[in-house]
Amino acid sequence: MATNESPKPEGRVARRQKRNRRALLDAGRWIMSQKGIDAATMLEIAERADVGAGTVYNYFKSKDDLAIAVLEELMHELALKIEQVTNTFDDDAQVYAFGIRTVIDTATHDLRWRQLLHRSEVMANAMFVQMGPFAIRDLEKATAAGRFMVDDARLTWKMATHAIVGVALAVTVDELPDSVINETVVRLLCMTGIGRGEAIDLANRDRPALPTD
Amino acid sequence: MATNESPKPEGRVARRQKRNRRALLDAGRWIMSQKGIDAATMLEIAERADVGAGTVYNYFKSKDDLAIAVLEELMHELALKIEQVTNTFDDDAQVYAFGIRTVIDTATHDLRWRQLLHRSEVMANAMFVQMGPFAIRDLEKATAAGRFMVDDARLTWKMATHAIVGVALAVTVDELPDSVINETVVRLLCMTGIGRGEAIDLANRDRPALPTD
DNA sequence: GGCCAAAACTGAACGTTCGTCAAGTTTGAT
DNA sequence: ATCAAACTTGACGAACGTTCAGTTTTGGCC
Repeated sequence: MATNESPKPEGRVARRQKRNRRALLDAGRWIMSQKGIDAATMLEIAERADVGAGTVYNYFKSKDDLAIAVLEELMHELALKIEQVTNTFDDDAQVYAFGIRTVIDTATHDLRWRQLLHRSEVMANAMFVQMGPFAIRDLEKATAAGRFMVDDARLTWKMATHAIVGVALAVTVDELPDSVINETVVRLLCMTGIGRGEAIDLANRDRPALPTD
Repeated sequence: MATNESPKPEGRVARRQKRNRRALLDAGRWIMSQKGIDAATMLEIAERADVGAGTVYNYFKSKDDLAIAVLEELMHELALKIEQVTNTFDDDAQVYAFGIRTVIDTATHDLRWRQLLHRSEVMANAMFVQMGPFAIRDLEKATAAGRFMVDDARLTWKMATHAIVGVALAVTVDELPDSVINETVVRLLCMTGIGRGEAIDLANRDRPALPTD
């Protein structure tokens, strides 16, 4: 009685590949969060994932490629969590405000993010790509609703991601105090063409908590 | 008739050191501009500066230290050129606008800058440090004059530097079209709390040319 | 001018790391 | 049971940043 449950029960190879890829991403995230992207070595990551050194390159073209995948996954997870909270908001401007606030908070306070900020352009790009679909949609909706005045949402989001990473990095190395975070949110909101008064108001609204891990 | 012109005529060592440092900075700038900071090798730079490989480390602690020095010098030069033009302006807001416009233009159009953008955080930091004294002064003066509404000029400038580098990088890799530059200036001006209308007006004023090299 | 200690320079060598590859193993269809 | 294709492995090559023991240069002092 040959297999019949599902059309193609997915071979052992596919399962092992999934395991390996997962293990590599987890190992990469762990070690890169621990010592930074540059200081993490491929051998170390391979060992933690319990695969041979060469195997990594079956799954990722290069070390940078792995780093990008790790960061994009991190961003994607946070994006989903944010989406889960904000999809009940009725003010689109507030959705955007909550999003950027949460990202900055996470980047500065979550220990697992700190080391990753030192490769700013990779970090910002992962943020741009993974959160972009949400952020750009919010910027456009809020503009359509007359709350924001954004001509090019992609550009505005590009600028925001780099600014966020820059500030987060400065805060984690104690170049700027924690207290700048609120003002950062205000400034990013100002960037949307909303007035400063509105921006301050928006930045100071009560915020629901994120779902925990 | 011993030397008497100046108190200490400055020995040969000091002169050679100046030459070497200069040669290293020039070589570093040339090669890093050509192939990017990461792809430039210390040996290559040492050879172009006509010193032994080990000598570089008498002048710079590490490759990164050299890269930082190169970028900071580049920024400093541009800052002086900008200052030279804007010190005749009477609207402080316009001084700031001219400054950021010029930096973005240079970063995107000057071939010698393009490769350097890929180390965003180093670039942004050099910009922050070297142009900060001018930019922060302008932000504060314009705020005092009632043109801008900036609470923390250091923070605003920090955000601006990272945003500028991010956009410039995106433009050089053709992720964004050249045409976003004007809108970038507008958005950075919006960030100062000035209204969107004012920002657009400010961004579109006629600009004098920079002094050429 | 000759001498010498200190400072600077040199380039070969070191240690580390990324990425490759030939050889070995696993898989699943026949 | 057989076998080709696909995957894994870990030793290895190449490249690079940095170090250091040996050499040269410098400038104050007899």
